[in-house]
Amino acid sequence: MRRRKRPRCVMDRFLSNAVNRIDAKGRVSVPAHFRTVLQKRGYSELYALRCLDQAAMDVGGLDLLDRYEQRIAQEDPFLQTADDMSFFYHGDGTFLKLDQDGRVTLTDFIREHTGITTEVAFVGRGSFFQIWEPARLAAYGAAARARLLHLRQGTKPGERPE
Amino acid sequence: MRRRKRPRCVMDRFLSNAVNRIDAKGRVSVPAHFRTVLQKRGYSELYALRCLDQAAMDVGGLDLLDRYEQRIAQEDPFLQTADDMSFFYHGDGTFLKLDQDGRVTLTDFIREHTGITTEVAFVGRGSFFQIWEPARLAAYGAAARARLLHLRQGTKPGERPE
DNA sequence: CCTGTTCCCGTTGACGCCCATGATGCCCCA
DNA sequence: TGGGGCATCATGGGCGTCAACGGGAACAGG
Repeated sequence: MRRRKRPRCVMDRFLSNAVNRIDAKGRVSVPAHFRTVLQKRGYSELYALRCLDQAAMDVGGLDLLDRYEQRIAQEDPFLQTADDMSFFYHGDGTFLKLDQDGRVTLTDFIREHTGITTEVAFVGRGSFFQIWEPARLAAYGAAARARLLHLRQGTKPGERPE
Repeated sequence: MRRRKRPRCVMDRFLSNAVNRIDAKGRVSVPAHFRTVLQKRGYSELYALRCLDQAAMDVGGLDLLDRYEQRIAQEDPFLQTADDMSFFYHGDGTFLKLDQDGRVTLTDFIREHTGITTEVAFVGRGSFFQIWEPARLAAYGAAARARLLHLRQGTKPGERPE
């Protein structure tokens, strides 16, 4: 039985990863698969939020921000925490505009936080995706795998640590 | 029925940040993105309030005052605190006039409070924006992120605002 | 007269739009 | 089954537009 050309089943989530090069103008192509997801979700504008604890940026549509704003609304608007959150989510992000060829230009702001210089690693994270400096991503991935492995080896029956 | 995508436009909130230079006449360009938001919100005049606890100015339309008056209303009007707040917010504001190139001239009052000399950092805060001296902004941002990170690590698992 | 403000101009550098190219993978058909 | 043709995609670059910026000139007020 021949499988005809059909839409893939997981087109509505950001999955997998890719590394693309930055050209002389500072542009980099967003992976085609991610672009189709963006289109499917109706994202016309990309918003990039700086990760709190990693040298990466979270990238998604503006509804990424809506979720955070709902979170901020839970706080007392006159306390420090609400102010910090607003400061971080509203002020510490940056717009990424897709040009017609599906490329974005990276700002110095992003380069500083991520350490990106010549290449960009795109990592799908489900409802959003991340951009990394490839070497840092590799290091982070290795550390994450090590933690998981350690966790699994430590959870043998009767030998659970901690 | 679930409405998946809100037609919320990018242009109705102050987001992201930018740094612009002050020219010899003391003028500085308000970022183009912020100007479109101002126009969309129908702000004909800008009002700048000095932040109570930061070396920054809150800038927005006159409804910015509403925000602070709500704050004052929470205090007991009999006490000194309410009087202080009223004095501070009502008396320590400045009007900023946009010239036809979208620039404002910074007053000495603003320079004094913010420490701004040659460059101005604009920071979106949703319904208004702030102006900072860039180095001070960086320092404050680092502190704010540290507080948030600490807060996040302190929250129970599954409570991460994601 | 001097200082500060407002309008208007030109410059420049960054960014968006467009087209070209090469690489890769898929499909169809011989 | 293999090869030609087509589609897709990452990448490079030319070029026009616009925002940021600098400065001249026309005011106004003190």
